[in-house]
Amino acid sequence: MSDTQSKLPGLDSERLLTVLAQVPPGCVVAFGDLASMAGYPGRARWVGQVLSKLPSTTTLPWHRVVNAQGNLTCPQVGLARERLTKEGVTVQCNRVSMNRYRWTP
DNA sequence: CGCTTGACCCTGG
DNA sequence: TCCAGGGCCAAGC
Repeated sequence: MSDTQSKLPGLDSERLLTVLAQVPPGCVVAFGDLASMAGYPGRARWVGQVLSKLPSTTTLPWHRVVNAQGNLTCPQVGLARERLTKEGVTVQCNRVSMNRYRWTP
């Protein structure tokens, strides 16, 4: 009840998907930052595992999620690159230059 | 209960 | 700027 933040509710994947849906088009976000925005700092790897379990029919912008190096790390790099380019994100050889999403706490 | 895998992150050379 | 190594965390077998 009132222990909303006292203990971690066992990493809610829905929480992460909610934050991912909050990311506007034309921007990209890193795994670690996305995890922090969801309320789980340091769970970058967990983010990747959740996204890897998402169906191909998902409406979530998983292609806007990149690693801290600005590289596209996903089994559908080609698809992600095309989508990002269409959204206006500058992508060069599986690597984004700018438009990096800036989350202000 | 313990080991391995994975859409990662950070520092140093 | 690019490459390599070590570390962190959770889920699966």
